[in-house]
Amino acid sequence: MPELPEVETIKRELDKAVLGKKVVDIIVNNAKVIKEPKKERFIKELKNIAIKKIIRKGKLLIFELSSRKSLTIHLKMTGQLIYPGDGAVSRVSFRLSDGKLLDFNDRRLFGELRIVGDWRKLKFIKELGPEPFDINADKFKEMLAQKKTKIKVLLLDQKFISGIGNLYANEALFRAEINPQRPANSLSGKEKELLFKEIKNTLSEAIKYNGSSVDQYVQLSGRPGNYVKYHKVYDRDGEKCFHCNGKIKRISLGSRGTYFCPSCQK
DNA sequence: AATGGGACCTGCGCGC
DNA sequence: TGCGCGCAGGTCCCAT
Repeated sequence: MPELPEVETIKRELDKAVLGKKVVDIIVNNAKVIKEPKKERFIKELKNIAIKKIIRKGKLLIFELSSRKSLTIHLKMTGQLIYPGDGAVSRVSFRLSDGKLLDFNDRRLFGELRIVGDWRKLKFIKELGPEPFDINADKFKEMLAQKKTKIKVLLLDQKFISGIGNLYANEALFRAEINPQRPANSLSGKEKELLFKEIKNTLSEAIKYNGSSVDQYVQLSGRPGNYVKYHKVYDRDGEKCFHCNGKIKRISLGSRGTYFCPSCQK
């Protein structure tokens, strides 16, 4: 479940660890994660190519290459990037010019690796909504105005706003004291402003603590992220609300686990 | 057009 | 102890 803070954490570590290095070999243990081009071509396109720049867009990582093409990596739910890696459970490993491995691990094989010409032309990128840090409160309010969708479902829609996933959507709504089932356009101006502020606060704090290690997420170094201890509602079904001592409830919204405090979040 | 649910996968934790 | 089942959730896809 890497979301914006987790992917950003990895991005920053990649900048220090692999930027400027060359890929000298590619070891493919499971070609399923290679979406384009086909395995042989994928390997050829990367061999002896340097990593010039690393970019994050929403939850997508982009390696701009010396060949003018780009390698894009989406971790989806259980993807990991590990450096230096040992190749033990990797789906694809990249041997770099420093002799070390950059491992792409992915237990559930939902992750996606691609080599593309101009990454800006990817459908996923073209349709991606703005990140919370790229807009202001007025813009956010305007975006919500016409939307009848449940606010939590809307926050998860990457075409609407990018970077937020299930965990931080739950946390931000709790902090803003907004019931996740509310139609987006039913929020008052004040509520929209508060929600926008809490989304940014939640994401910034999570970045500060290097992300949340629930399930499979670890940093590039393999160390866990430390934000889980600050979670207020996520995965706390039946436990006490830190605010009112009531019980945290779990419901399903958009067929996703949704945690909230029915008495605090109106 | 917007919404809801299933599919893609694996492995963990639970109940029997 | 061992087995089957539900569930985890990012994104796409299809049906309504």
